[in-house]
Amino acid sequence: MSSGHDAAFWADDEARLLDPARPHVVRDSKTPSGAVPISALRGPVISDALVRTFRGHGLDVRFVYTIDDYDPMDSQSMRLQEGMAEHMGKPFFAIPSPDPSVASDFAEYHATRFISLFARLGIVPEFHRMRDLYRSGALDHQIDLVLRNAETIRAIHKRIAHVEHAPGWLPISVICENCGRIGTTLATDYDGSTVAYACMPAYVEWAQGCGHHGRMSPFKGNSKLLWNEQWCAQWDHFGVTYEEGGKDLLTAGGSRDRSNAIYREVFGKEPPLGLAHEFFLFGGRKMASSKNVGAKAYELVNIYPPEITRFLMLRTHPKRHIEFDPAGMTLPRLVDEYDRSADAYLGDASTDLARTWRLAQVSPDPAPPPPYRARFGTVANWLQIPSITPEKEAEREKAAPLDDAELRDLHVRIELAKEWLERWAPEDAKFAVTPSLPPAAAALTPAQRRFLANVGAEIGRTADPEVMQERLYEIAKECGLVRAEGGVSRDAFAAIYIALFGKPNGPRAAWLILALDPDLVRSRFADASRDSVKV
RNA sequence: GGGCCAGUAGCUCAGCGGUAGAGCAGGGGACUCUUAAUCCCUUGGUCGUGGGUUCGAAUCCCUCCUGGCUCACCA
Repeated sequence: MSSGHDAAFWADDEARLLDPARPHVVRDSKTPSGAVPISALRGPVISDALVRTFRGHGLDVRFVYTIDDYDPMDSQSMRLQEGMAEHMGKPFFAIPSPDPSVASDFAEYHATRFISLFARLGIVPEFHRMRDLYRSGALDHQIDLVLRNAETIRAIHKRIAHVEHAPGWLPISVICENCGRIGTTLATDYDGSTVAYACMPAYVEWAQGCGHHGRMSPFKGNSKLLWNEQWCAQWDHFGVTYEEGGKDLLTAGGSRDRSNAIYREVFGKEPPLGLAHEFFLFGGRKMASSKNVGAKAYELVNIYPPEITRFLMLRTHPKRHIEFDPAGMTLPRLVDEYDRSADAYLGDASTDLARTWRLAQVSPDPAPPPPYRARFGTVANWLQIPSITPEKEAEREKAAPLDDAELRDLHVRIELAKEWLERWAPEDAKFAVTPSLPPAAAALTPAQRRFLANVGAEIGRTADPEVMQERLYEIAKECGLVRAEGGVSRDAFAAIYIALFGKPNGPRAAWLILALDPDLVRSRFADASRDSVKV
């Protein structure tokens, strides 16, 4: 169909692994422990792209997303935060909300935020909170199964991951009736309806248990399964058939291996398929030393338009790592490449790049891209010339009025370009009039100096940039700044930019000159036109 | 110690069995109202190393080197 090769698009490869004769469930999950950094979006975006692709292949697919709000608070960074130390080891649902007006507890506060973030990115799975699953008893059957097979599971942990738990260990954490912690309890001795437990002061490094012990039912929300076993319970409960994941989990002897073995041996089922994606490294290794970056990873998701974020995550094959540094020319290049993918879509929609554009859209069934799009770098230039109205410039460039979609697109780019200029643009992408005559002006030729003197004299005679631009050409010719073929040499315009910026290029000259303070331009050009310029 | 990924033009990467590609950067030119706009042309690589398979390998297999990440506590 497409050009030449039939090297398949990665998402199609995954789709072909699934049996078209049966329904499928794709699962992903997140712990609501804090703001979502951009690097954490690779998984959800890939999962969503896969779900869309599977559906495109005609598969019957449910997309389930669990919110792991029964997990214990174990983050070291949190521990240092004021008021947080006492909550270490408690489940996230039991920790106070940072803002009670937004959500009732810590987990719900962060869950609400990432749910709306996902929605903005076009990721709209079925969300399920672990608190609902546990408290309703929906997972009680699986808890019982796990507890009855605790010895088998213990052997699997030892065999696959070389982790040896003490005899009698049970793969659950109960919530301590005394202090409410879940990360500090050790459960033993399942009798079919209750377990013995102790809330231990030194069970984990990151939290201190209260020392209480007793017996209680592990059901109806009194306990949570440990990570690997909880994973199996969810696969079983939802009938999960596909789950991709980061390579931290899918590594040999890692978490997924353990869960797979438990699922086969204890649950008697075949675990889901799923590729392992490489990591998204934010800022590379030099991140720590570059403080001028000016944006945290979790800020980027609010700054970048959703389709750019999706494109960033999807344009690289999931098995390859992405080293992303938002500084410098990264963003203009990213947007340029995004535009190329849009053009690819307008051409042959079956190419990989075109498929990527489609999957990068917020809507699963998007309208085609507007044929006219202002280039990002050009928009950034427009923004730096006060006299220019980007909408008008865009119309001029398109040579026709912009339609609604084009106008929306332009406004997105304007906002993004503003952020870029402020935070990341390299110096030579910015135009700023130097406070005094730049040293580079010393190299101006006599003809260029005459040109500047004459242009300076022209300032104030017209306010019309079109007229001024005409005059610039005439003056350049009068000063002999012409090429052998007769056209005006670029040395003429270079003289203007050198006098103002110290570099040989810049935005359209007449518009620039008229946008600046006339006195400043006059005196600057007068300075530059003098022969004896000190170096 | 285990696992994964990468090493192809200055940069970012695509190609994954059939005489080396793209974008950007660089160079040249066109546009006799324009630049960092737009358009055209163009320089540039013995595809990390050493073996092997093959009529033929950047592409498959093995070795090694370099860089990056990750697991082995918890989730």
